[in-house]
Amino acid sequence: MSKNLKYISSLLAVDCLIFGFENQMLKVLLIKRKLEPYQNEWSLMGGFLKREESADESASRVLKELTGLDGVFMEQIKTFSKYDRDPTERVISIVYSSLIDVRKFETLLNQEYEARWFKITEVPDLLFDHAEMVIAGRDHLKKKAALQPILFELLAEKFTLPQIQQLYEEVFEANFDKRNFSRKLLASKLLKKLDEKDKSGSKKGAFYYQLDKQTNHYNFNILLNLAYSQL
Amino acid sequence: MSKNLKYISSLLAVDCLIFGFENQMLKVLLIKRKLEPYQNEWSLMGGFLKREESADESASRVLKELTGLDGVFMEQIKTFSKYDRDPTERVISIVYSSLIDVRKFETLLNQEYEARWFKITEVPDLLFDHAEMVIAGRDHLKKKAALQPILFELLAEKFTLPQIQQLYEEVFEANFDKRNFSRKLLASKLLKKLDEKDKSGSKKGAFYYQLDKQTNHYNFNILLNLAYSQL
DNA sequence: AAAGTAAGTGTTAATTTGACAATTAAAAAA
DNA sequence: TTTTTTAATTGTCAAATTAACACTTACTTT
Repeated sequence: MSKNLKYISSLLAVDCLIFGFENQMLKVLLIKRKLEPYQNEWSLMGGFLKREESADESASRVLKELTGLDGVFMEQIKTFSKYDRDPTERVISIVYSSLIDVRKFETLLNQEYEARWFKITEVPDLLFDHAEMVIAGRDHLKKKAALQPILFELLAEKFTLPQIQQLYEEVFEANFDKRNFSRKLLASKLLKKLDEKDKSGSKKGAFYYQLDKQTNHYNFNILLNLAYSQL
Repeated sequence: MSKNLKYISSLLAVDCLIFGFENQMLKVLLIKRKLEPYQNEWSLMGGFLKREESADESASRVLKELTGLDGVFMEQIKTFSKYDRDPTERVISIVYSSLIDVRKFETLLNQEYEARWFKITEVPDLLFDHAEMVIAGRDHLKKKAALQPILFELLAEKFTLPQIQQLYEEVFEANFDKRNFSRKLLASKLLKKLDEKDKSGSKKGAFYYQLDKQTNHYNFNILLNLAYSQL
């Protein structure tokens, strides 16, 4: 294929780092390989690029294949290219990170795969260099979340202040004072308070909020400082 | 090579976005292609991965080939993979960004290439998707520089406050008040004032500073706020 | 000696921060 | 009905940080 034998060609793969937030915990979705070689090893969900497919398209396809989800937030993180990362043959992998609302697909999980959510701190040994991918993705998430209000992608349409704070604490591996946290978050004008309450977490119940799509001119740097010391 | 014809293999390339700061302006180093096809088109400096080479290694090699420089700050930015991005054959390109001190290699430029510095705002039409690469790299530089004191890589060992301010203004496309800027920057404890002055820019002369390698416990988020509104 | 030029420097009012604990709403238990 | 329990909600204040603003200084050139 290549005209020049000095240079090599390679298979192109994508691997998807799928983040979710469930039971107050940041989790990643992993699959167990059913075929040899490397049967029963846990890994990120991945796949090869098809002819005429870009990596973005391929990653979306792979994500949909596993979760049934479309139009999910997804971003390219990093490309892994060590020549022997896959001992079988040369494959480079372009890693994507996606943030999904776990409730949206719980029952849609493709039954061809054995998939499971793992707490981010309890990821098992993974295939090839996939452990590095998890680290890179997590690191990227921190930085992204410090600069942009992206973590809402992990929550349901409606969420409570305690929930979103818990999520930030998980992502940044830090604890925040709830008075200061809510003050800053609400100052962003990003959230709209609803009348309804979530009673599942406490007797008093916590008011639901949702993203206020009206306000585009928000101030998000307020969260940034809060998060900075954890970057 | 691939066992499965549904999937394709591809040549692997790296392209290097080389930033420099010269005459108070942020610039990128581009090369003019000497061979057909696409003769005389400007592009990023690039090359193909060799057997057993990772993209990181390849990018370092390519950078050295052009500039003679070793051990330069370099970071993977993004991978470009549209199937027809190179009409000749399928090639994906892993783009790297490097920050160099232009003074370090002015005379070392490899004569095989016709290379030229372009002001970042005056980049000519580029080969393939290289214009997108420049945009991605610039955006990445902004975000990186807002979180870390990385722009010093673009300056000489010794630099003046007006110089570093000019650099920040170029990168963030903004103007900063010099009193506030220097106060914040110096509060980071990152700089050491030298006795010597740079007389080239003014009659009075401006004191040189250099990075103080003693202090590791700096406070850099001070610059972050300053830059935030430009991200 | 005077003029010109860019570097360097300080103050203040307004805002934001971080540290801190009492009150409230609702359900469950007594 | 009353009391208890649990988690959500809310406010204050001193300290730190910010943004806005203009004059003085050092040196060169005329």
